[in-house]
Amino acid sequence: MHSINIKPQEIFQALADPTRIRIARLLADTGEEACLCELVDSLVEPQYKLSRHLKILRQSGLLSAEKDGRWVYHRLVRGAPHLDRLYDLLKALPDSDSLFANDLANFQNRMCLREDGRCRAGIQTKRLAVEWD
Amino acid sequence: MHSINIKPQEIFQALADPTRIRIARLLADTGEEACLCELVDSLVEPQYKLSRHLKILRQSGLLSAEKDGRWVYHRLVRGAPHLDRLYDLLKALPDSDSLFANDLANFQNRMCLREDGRCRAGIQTKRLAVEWD
DNA sequence: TGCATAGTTGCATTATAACGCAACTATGCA
DNA sequence: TGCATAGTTGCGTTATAATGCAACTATGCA
Repeated sequence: MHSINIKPQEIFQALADPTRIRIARLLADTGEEACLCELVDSLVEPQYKLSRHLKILRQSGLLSAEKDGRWVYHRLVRGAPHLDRLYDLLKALPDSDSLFANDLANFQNRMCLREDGRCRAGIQTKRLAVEWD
Repeated sequence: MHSINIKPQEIFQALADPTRIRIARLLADTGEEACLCELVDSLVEPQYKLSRHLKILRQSGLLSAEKDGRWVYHRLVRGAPHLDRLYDLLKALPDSDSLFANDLANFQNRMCLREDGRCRAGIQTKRLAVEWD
């Protein structure tokens, strides 16, 4: 287990990046789990970029991942008192310029494409870009 | 006011450093305010280093400062919902290697040197170093 | 079995942040 | 008025982290 000897700064370092906050905030606010392609469509960021940020969040102990076929579902690790307080903080963060509200709207639209609670859609953003060629 | 248009990552960036967590944690746990020399004796870190970290915490909106003669007292900014939840998180952080417990013991010893609730002692760590010459 | 697609990662580049030293300002007191 | 001390800061160095590109693996399906 790597939950012994937690360095407190690792928790804050994990969220010291705007993209990683956007990811964690979506999951904390909705209580959902999400795969990479759903996050790509919600945040409109490159796949490789989000993949790397997800890895950092996993290594910091904030996210757990479960593979299901081609898809990898990410969810917040729950149960530890300090982590639950962290998610409370994420839900209480101000959103003065409504950037998070935009992410949240995209995410909820994207989740409508699920079938039986599973992602089947793939990256929509990429397909639009192809259509524009 | 710089409280409008808060960037959430600034809060986490402010605490993405072990020294700054130690400072904020002391103030959150004790509810106290502290001047620089009291923190130097509690954390046993160079004065210039803590001064710079205090400046970063002030600029991020976590600390407010009040000057009183030669001393500058630092305290946590209270009232905002997300900040109060942040301090709850700080108080809930694990301390598996008891590093924070040590800081806290030093701090409480140092606070015993106050007269009428004011710092009058100066940096004790420095004076010990001089005696060792 | 070949292809499309979800996801990962090595590498080079660039941006950011922490650090120590030393010089600096500001204040109270003898 | 001079000195001791609380606190700040410019500068150069070093360490860390984010990014884009492109090549890579893994899986389901026709």
